[in-house]
Parts: sequence; structure tokens; C-alpha cells
Amino acid sequence: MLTARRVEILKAIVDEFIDTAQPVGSKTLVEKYGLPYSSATIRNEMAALEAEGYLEKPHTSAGRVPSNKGYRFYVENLTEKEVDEEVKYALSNIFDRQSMNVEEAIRESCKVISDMTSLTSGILGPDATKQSLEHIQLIPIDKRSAVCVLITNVAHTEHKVFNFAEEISVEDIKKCTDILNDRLKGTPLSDLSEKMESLKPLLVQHVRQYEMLFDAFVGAFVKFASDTLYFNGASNMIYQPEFSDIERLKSFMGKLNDSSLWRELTDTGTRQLALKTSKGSEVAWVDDLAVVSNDIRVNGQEDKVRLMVVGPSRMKYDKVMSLLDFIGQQIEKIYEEK
Amino acid sequence: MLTARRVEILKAIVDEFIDTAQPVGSKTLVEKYGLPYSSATIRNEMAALEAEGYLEKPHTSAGRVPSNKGYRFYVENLTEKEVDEEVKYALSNIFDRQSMNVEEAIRESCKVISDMTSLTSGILGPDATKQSLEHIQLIPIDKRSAVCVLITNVAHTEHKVFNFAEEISVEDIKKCTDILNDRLKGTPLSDLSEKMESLKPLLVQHVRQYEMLFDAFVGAFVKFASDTLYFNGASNMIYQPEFSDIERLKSFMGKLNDSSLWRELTDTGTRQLALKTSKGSEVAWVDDLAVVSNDIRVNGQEDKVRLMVVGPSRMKYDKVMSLLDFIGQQIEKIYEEK
DNA sequence: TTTAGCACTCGCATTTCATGACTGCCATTA
DNA sequence: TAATGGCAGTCATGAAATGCGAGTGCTAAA
Repeated sequence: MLTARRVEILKAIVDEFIDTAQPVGSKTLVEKYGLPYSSATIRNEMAALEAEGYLEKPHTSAGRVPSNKGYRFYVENLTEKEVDEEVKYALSNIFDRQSMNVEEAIRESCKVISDMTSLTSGILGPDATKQSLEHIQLIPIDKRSAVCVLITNVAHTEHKVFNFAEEISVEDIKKCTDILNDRLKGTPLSDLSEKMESLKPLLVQHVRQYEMLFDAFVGAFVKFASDTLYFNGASNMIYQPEFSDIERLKSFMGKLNDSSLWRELTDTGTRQLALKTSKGSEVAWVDDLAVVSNDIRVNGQEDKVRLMVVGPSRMKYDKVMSLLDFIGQQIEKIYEEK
Repeated sequence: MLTARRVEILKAIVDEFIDTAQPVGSKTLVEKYGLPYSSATIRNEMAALEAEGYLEKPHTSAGRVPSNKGYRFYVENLTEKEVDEEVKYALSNIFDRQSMNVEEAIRESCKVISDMTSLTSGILGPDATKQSLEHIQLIPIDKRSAVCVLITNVAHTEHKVFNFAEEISVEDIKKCTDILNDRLKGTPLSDLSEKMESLKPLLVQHVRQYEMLFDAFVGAFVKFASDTLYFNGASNMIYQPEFSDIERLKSFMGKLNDSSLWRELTDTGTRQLALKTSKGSEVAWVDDLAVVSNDIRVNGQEDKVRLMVVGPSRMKYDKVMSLLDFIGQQIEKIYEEK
């Protein structure tokens, strides 16, 4: 049973532990947090909190450490989540530059998040299997290069600059894009390069410089289809005391490169200990890691970009969550403007 | 005096140490390398090599470890540097895609280098203070976006996609680029955004939607001017035994983000222990780190892109150097084709 | 000049021990 | 009856002690 006093004690323990990374003892709570109970009372309450699964003991003679269940309660009930003014100011630089690409803006914010939290942040792009091609355009820049613009059914766009070995004729570009638009519309992004292969005969027939164009498009499709996993600040983890052991770092780094893992990590549906907060961000706990994520909806569609922060369970949830919420709003605003 | 036998012993020690990361003792050399001398003889020779500065002792009862001077000799005289066929094959994927941007190709190779060597690799772009603007083009993609193409005096080009909040008129784009080309030609890239400020009154006068365009260009100029330092695979270092101490990792990571450091590191002129090999790559040693770099000349000009690999002095020099040489050649070839 | 042999050095892993920060429980108190 | 003071018990942590073994340097003999 979580009495008000136990909640009070739990909050103090989580706060202290997040701050110092050291197991918290009953004496600390009296002395440092001025709780109006004796240490013996607090010990009794801590024992109760442990029995209910909110706290853990690293070993007998240490203080208590919050369990993931404890963190979950803390995040759900005990954080207030407000964004600092100074933080908003720091971020305004990024979002004020209207001319910036949405992708760039997201990446930039990702970097800022890593810097500000000293954690690892990541972006998981729209699932390539769920998007299909709506339209392709190829705009010549000069005689040997062109921009390829691809638009998906969720109004998501991607750009890629092509550079050709030889000069390329405008007619060929037109013919080629006409064929592709005709034949590839509606194809899921993940199948594009495969389906492209089957168009080869057709292109050979109608397009003189088919080879260069073909290679260029295949390259572009591969890029567009790849699960856009991007992450940043992995090396920040060396500053986290929970990673002072190199082996832990290694295992963490190994996990990062696997995008399916990221998806799973933040898939609140399957995770028992996950939590969906009111403001939008979600939190999930796995072993001694916590993942805070925020889905950015793209033009009100189902498909979305997921902004994430990963770190040890011992993280400043209020800071991270408010940051993620704020940035999520900003990015959605940019999307709306477009 | 480096007799042939001492060289033989030195080579064996360096080989063994690179392989095992353990100080090498006289017995190992006899048993594992089958050197036709007794361990006592080898001990004498090792003492001599140490006296001349090619070897070091971590402590009395350990084996010997190569000093940086030892590595230098090793690299200069004892490596043969040939690229594996399988490596060439692995890289051919990257360079065969002609449509790829040179910048992309370089970045991709950088990643491959990191993966293949388990070291950190980096790219140092042309020095922005040494390049000046030759020409700007702004090509509309659709009503709200355009590609900005910037060409420098060393025929280096950069692209950036602009996204505007409102529709933008073609006349405005034309007027704006005309003014910029007229007024900014010859300006060093590093001064562009500053000088842009002084053009504001002029733009206000002639261009209706000057504000959006102005912001977009300033953003682009900042990007073009920034010292293009890019590096990859820093987290590989956790697999290197010399970084099993977290503190070392921290200090290493701290250094990486400083581009002036990278420049200095590979500035063979100032570094005593640096080495310029015949094939092109340079090696420098600083403390217990080694940096192998390869300058890629851009269109025969003085200005260049520098491809680098950093790691502990104990690295597989022949592998790294041959890789860097090979990739350097490939990239120069792409540049020539353009 | 090379080699065998031996004494010596020193890092490293292991053990032992003392310390102190906790807890848990019980008897006492308000 | 809930809160508290007190005390015994636990266990990580760090320091000092110990033994081991890899490797050296030196000397004397081949």
C-alpha cells in the first residue's frame, strides 16, 4: 500500500539516486532531505517499499536503489516536466531557420538533445515497408548532376543529388522519370530497388543513357528504403557511471546499431513496464536502461518519425521528457507549415 | 647501430606486440618466431635496441614494447603495404556507383575504413579560409523548395536544399542570386555569412521575399564555411585494449571534436616523429596514438581533403596504410572524372 | 661471439584484515 | 499503536601482506 509518506520517501530516494548515482540510505534522507521522521521509521518504510517492488538493494549493507517499477511510478506521478526558458532559447536557433530541411532540423535537435542530456539520442524514420512511392521528379542542376525528389503517400519527401559521369540529356531524364512514375507508383519503398530491376528491359529500349540513370536510381532507392536509423552521442555514455565498466559499454554499443531493437525498445504495446504520458512522450524500461521516445506525426498521418533518448534508468526524466515534448511540438509545427 | 639481426628482432617484436598487445619477452621470440638465437642473445640485442630508443620497458620484469621511434622505423622499412583482393572487392561497391556524390563516397569509405580497421577514421575538408566563392546557383525544385549549388575557386561544389515557408517566385530567386554572384564572387567561404549581412539593404531594395532568401543563404553559408570535420567509429576504440581504462577513453573522445587538433596531428611539418611514405600516406605519432593520413588532391589544386585514421600506436600499419592509399586513389579518380 | 645459468626485480592476483555504512529487529516511549 | 533509539549483524570496499611467475641483466664457460 502506497501511503503518502511512502510516496514522499520514494520520491526523495529517486531524486537523490538520480543525482548522486549512489544507493540511498535512511540517514541521508533525514539529514539531506529533512524528512520529519527518524531514520528507523524510514527504514521501516523502505522495507515496505522494497516488499512492494519499488526499491531494490544492491546488497545488504548498502542503501536502496529504485527499481524500474519505482522509476515508473516516479515518472508517472512525481515529475512535473517543464521546459527551461534557457533551453527554449537554445533551441530557438535551430527552429527559427525556416529554410532548414525538416530532416536536418530533426538531426540537429537530436545532436542538441544528446549534448544537453549527455545521453544517446536517436531518430527512427518512417517504416519503409509502410510507405509507398507517390511521385518521382528529377530536376537537372547542371549537365552532369540533378536532384532526385521522391514523394511518398504520406507526403514525406526525400532528396538526393545525382552526379553523372557524363553529360546527360534532358529528354532521357524526362523519359526515364515518366516510365518510373508510370510503373512504380504505389510500390512500397522497400521494394523499389527490386522492382526497378524488372524495368531494366523497358529502360534499355527507350532511354539512351539508361545505364547511368538506372544505377543512380537504384542507389537512391536503396537509400530511401533503408530504415532511417540515426543516432547520436553514443560516446556520451562513457560519462555515465553505470558504464564505467567497459564490458557494459561494449554490449550497449552493440545493441545501438540494430534498428529492430530500437523499434522494439520503444514499442509500448509489448513492454510490460512501459508508460505513455499525457504530454506525448513514452517511457520504457529494459534491464537497467530507460528509453524515452516521442512520436512525431507527419501531417496527421499514421506514419511517423520517432525521436528517442536512451540512457541508464537513472536519468533526469523531467528534463529529458520535457525536452522531447518541446522539440516534438516544434518539429510538428514545421511539418504543418510545409 | 642497427645491425641486420637487430632489425630482424625489432620487426618480430613489433609484429608480436601489434598482434597481442602484450609486452614481448625474449623467450617468445625464440619459441614463436623461431629466431635462430638463444634468448640470452636476444636479450642482449634487445638491451641495445632499447639503448638506441627503439624499444621501451613498461617495467623491469616485463617484456619490451616498441617506442614510437621503433614504430616509425617499422613503418618506414618493414611494411610492404599491399591491398587484399577481398578488400578491393568490398570497396568496389562504393566506388562503382558513379552517381554518388564525391562527398558521400568519401563518407561511405570513411565508415568502411572504421569497420575494417576497428579504428576511428575522419575526414578533414578543405580549409574554408582558403577557398573562395566562384559561383552560386539556386535551382527551384518546386514552389517551396530549391537546391542551392555553390562552386568554389578550386572547383569544389556543395549542395544544400532550401525549404521555404511560403511559395517563392522565380524572379526573386533570379534577382537574389544575381546580386549575390555579383557582390560575393571571390569572397573566402569563411567570410561569406558576415559579408552577406552587409548586402541586406541591397536585397531589401530589390527582392520582395528577401527575408526568407536571406535566412536561407546565411544558413547555407554557415554550413559551407564550417570546417568540415567528420569522423566515424570513435566507439570502436572501446575494443582496443589500450582504452580499457575509461579515463583514457574520455580524454580521447574529448580530443576528437577539436578540428584544429586533427589538423595539427597530421601536420607532418611540425611533428618530429612524422613520416611521409612513398605511396602517399603520412604517419604521425603523438603520445600513444598514431595518425595515418592521406591527402586527396582536388583537381590537382593545392587544396585538399584529408582522410585520416587514428588509433593506438599499436595498429596494423600495413593494412591501414594500404587501405588509405587505395581509397585515396579511387576518390581522386572520381574527382578527375567529374 | 654466443649461450647457459642463476639471482634479482617487479607487476599482478590472491588473501587477509579492519573499517564503516547500512539494515533489521526489538524493546521502549509518547 | 505508531514512532523511535539502540544494537547486533552484514557486506562492500580499500589497504596491507604474500606468493607466483614472467622476464631481465650479468657472469662465466663454450
